[in-house]
Amino acid sequence: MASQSVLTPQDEDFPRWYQDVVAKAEMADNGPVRGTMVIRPYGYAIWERMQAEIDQRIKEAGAQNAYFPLFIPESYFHREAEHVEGFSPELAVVTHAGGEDLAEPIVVRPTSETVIGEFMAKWIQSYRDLPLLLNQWANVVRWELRPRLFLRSSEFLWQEGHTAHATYEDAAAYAMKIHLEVYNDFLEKVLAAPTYLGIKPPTERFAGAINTMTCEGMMRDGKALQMATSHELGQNFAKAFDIFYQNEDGQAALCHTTSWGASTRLVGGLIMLHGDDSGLVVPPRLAPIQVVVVAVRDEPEVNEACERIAQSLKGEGVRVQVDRGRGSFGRRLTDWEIKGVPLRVEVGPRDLAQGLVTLVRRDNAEKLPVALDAVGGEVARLLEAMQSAMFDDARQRRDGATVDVKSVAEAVEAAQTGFARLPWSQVGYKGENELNSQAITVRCLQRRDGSMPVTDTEDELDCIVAKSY
RNA sequence: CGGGGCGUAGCGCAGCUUGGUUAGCGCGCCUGCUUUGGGAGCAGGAGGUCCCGGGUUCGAAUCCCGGCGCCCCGACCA
Repeated sequence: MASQSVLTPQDEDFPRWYQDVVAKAEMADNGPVRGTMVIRPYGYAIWERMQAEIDQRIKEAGAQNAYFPLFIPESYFHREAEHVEGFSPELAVVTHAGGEDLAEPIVVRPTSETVIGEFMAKWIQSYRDLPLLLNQWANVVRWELRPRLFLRSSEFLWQEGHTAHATYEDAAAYAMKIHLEVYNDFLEKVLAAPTYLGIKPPTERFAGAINTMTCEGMMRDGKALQMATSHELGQNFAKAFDIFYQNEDGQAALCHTTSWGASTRLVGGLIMLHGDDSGLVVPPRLAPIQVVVVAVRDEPEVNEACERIAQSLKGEGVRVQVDRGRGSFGRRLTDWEIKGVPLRVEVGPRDLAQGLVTLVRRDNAEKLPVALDAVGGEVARLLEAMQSAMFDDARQRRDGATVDVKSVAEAVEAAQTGFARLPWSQVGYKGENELNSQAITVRCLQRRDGSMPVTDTEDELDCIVAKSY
């Protein structure tokens, strides 16, 4: 009965802890082909919740869902020089199909700018067709040398938005809108993830973009994770794919395009951002199971009470599940803790005799005896309290591990345990190389007040540097 | 692709140095009974190409040669 930890403690070996959580919370398994991932039902349920929240915001931002093919002619990639250069190393290419060698190899999409560009060119005739705002939910393939479940897999799931606009300003504004109203809003409100919003330095830009925006989150081990990005592609892809429109004056003009994405990497981010030594901790608004009603004993009155409580919570829109399975009570609690279910309602004969149940919060393990008729209200209150507490805690951890420094040397020191912030002018080409040689990268550029710059050439920019996933 | 580690039951490992009967242990799984307020107990049971291919030997998980795969740390990336 002596409680021995089920997971490797974070302090002992963080990567090991991560793998333990993924396995024991039944989130995913390695697929048979190196780098591939089997997403198990619980992991997929979390992804579906992310999808639902992000999809809703994308639609509110005016984009429509569509679907483009998995297979892309290889020649498409050669039309944009930087794009092909950036992606060639990780392309999976089909050279043989239908029992024959293919005349032209087919690339399994690593991202869809090229095919979508081709069709944008076809669909856009007039300024009246603009802006064209598309999104697709899809799988993509990027051959990975060093895969990790959710964080880096050779195949992963994501959404990729692709838009075309008449002007640079309109495209830039839309990319920014997505960044703030879709990604940052989702990250803050649902994932309880505080991030640093900024733009990437030129070296870290998306292949073919003129500007890349990022939401950089800090994991519990102090490393950075890019949780979503939004790109201004300028006219690079418009040129490569002839995405023209006719303006009011009847002149042909090149479009300005954007693309933006968030992937199943977010699930990895969720684990490493909020997880603790007892396992995953899922923010209530994200959780596929928000409340688990646990029968302390498998007895009729207890089970009936569980069902009544669950039905009533369900009626109030709470995502709830009853656990009246056999097996030891302690074991079941541990299992729910590893899965990170935000709130537990423990229903036992002793409490029940007094008209009580016990509510337990996953984030701080606080136990609260609550009268049966007050459960609904308390659950709602605690879920909200936990949601904001998780964001506040994460922000405190992030701020506490972000150090202002004045030189690259100091930044290297600070990046061993967290983020370092320093004037971008102190870094430069040479400084960036020095950082990179220490496995540290410039995660983003920000204005002094923390807001997002428009370009990397603005004066007085800070940069945030860190080790990253 | 560089540097380290490891391949033995579903998972985690011992055994290998010094070859020798039926290859073990923990967890998990199955059956039964007792249990159930923080990973339950007892009894019984199922489960193995010892990564693969060669070689040495009377005999190889163990020694030799060659492959393959996985994990961790770097370079690349969402």
